[in-house]
Amino acid sequence: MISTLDLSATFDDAGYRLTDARRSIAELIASRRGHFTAADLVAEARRRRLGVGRATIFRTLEVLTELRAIERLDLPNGEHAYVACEPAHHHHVVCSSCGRSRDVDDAGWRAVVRDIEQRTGYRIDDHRLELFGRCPSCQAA
Amino acid sequence: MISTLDLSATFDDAGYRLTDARRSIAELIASRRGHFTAADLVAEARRRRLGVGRATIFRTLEVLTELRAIERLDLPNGEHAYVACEPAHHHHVVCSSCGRSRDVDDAGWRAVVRDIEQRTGYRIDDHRLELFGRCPSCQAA
DNA sequence: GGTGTAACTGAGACTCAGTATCATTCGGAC
DNA sequence: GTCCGAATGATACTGAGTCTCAGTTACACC
Repeated sequence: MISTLDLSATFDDAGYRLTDARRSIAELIASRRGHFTAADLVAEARRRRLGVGRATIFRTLEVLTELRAIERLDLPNGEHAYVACEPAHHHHVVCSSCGRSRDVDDAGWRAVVRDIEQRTGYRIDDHRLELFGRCPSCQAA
Repeated sequence: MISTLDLSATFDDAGYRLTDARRSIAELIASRRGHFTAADLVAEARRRRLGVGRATIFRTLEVLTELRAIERLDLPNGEHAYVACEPAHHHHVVCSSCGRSRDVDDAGWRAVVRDIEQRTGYRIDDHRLELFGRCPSCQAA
């Protein structure tokens, strides 16, 4: 679980200013389990009367994505969502009923990419991989 | 390469009406190599003065996606694009410089999914996998 | 070859995510 | 404290995609 402090430190470490708005947004993100959309944060910020503007939320999500403190997902319905995560390269399994997500490293997966490169002759330099399913506790319920 | 006739037949086979608008759109799609966006088709339809409305293009893309005659991609820049393809389950390698794409079957990949299921306990029932790179001819150029 | 009807259509209004602009504020180096 | 560029909120804008609705048309049935 990523904390408000981790996220705040992310700004500082990267030479970005640590502002009230950014602290508030870090807190909103840290208090989420599972993925969230920009619209979620906007609504939540308004509900809590944090006085953080819509544009600022978009800008901050952009910065955090760039710093790899969060990652952007494309949900099957076409919506864009974000998840807080560790900066190493990995993928996410997202629970389609509770929205919680888990990181998965890319062991095994790299071999598949190499195989595809060999079979197609393409040089693959980027990919998007997202997995959707039901987490253990939702299966039990 | 998918033909106008194949696409038109897709409507017929599925019990959808074969209209002028749909034939025109099928032709636009068949004449594309590589991926295309809804906006591309709208612009092309207008250029060729086909008299096909914007809403109809969106609706038709939706129907074709549902019938699996085309597939929707999320490009790395967040744009939505489509590629014509065979209806079997598979994935795409998209060339980031010319846009052309190739189908890749999911051999090898299924094993990785099973492995992830075992390690995480999630039951995976959907995924999104897109590969981006450079095709052999763009590498040569 | 009619005809009836539900599927389909284009036009245009609408929604909503995301971006751009700009005057104002503020963090933090000095 | 002072200063300055980075960051901010408000607001206007853009552009993808959806909705509505009156008019049109494919096609099953005669």
